Amino acid sequence: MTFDDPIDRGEIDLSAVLHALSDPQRRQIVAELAASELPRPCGSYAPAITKSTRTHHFRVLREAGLVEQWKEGTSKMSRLRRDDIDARFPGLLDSVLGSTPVG
Amino acid sequence: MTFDDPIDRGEIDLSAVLHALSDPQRRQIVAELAASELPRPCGSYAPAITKSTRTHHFRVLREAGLVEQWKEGTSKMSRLRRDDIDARFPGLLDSVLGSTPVG
DNA sequence: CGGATGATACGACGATCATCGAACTTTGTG
DNA sequence: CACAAAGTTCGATGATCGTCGTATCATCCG
Repeated sequence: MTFDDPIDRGEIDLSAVLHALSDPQRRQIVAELAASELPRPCGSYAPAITKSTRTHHFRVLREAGLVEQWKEGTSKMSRLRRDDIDARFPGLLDSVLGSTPVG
Repeated sequence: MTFDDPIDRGEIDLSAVLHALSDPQRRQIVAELAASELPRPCGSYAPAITKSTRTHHFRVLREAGLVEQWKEGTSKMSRLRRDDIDARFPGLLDSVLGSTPVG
């Protein structure tokens, strides 16, 4: 179970996306993800929370289709699926990320 | 508690808005609200769910700042605060409502 | 006044959530 | 091999959620 393959673009569910983005920690992660062009390991995001909580948040983001992940050495890299989200829900990510900083 | 006055435009919280919109029933209500220009009583929305559940959903929408309500006789009218939401989170409502019908 | 109508308040229920710590796995490095 | 580093898994906990039924309140109309 809980495989790492990203879900199809067409199957990205709006409810899941909105729910994923409704959490400030996850929105923070998405914002950092969107800002940094180069992939970074999971551990470099949202340093205020525990490892297990971070794992949980990344799973929510991944299962919602917002993020794609792959392993690289001992680290796990993440990439914001901005193209897919933009294609499926045009303007959504821009408006969420463009709002007052983590407002 | 639980007063009916709408919250200030500047205090509309993105987390609350996204959470409110993450529920399909509430998104359905918002979509109907956005479609019908004339105010309609609460009871005319989302007929599939119970009265108490509908009251609950309208409270979530109101406390998130998405909806304004006022009494009119025995009915309670609702209005989508599109101007305020658009001002605070430009493009958000459009992108959510513009997605595949209640997708 | 007495119904009828539209909506809220009040539990209550099962489900999900965010968070944590401790144990474990995987990978790289000495 | 042994150790360290990065993530995951596995409960557990307290909070919140969506839904419901019933009781209650407010308002209108006869």
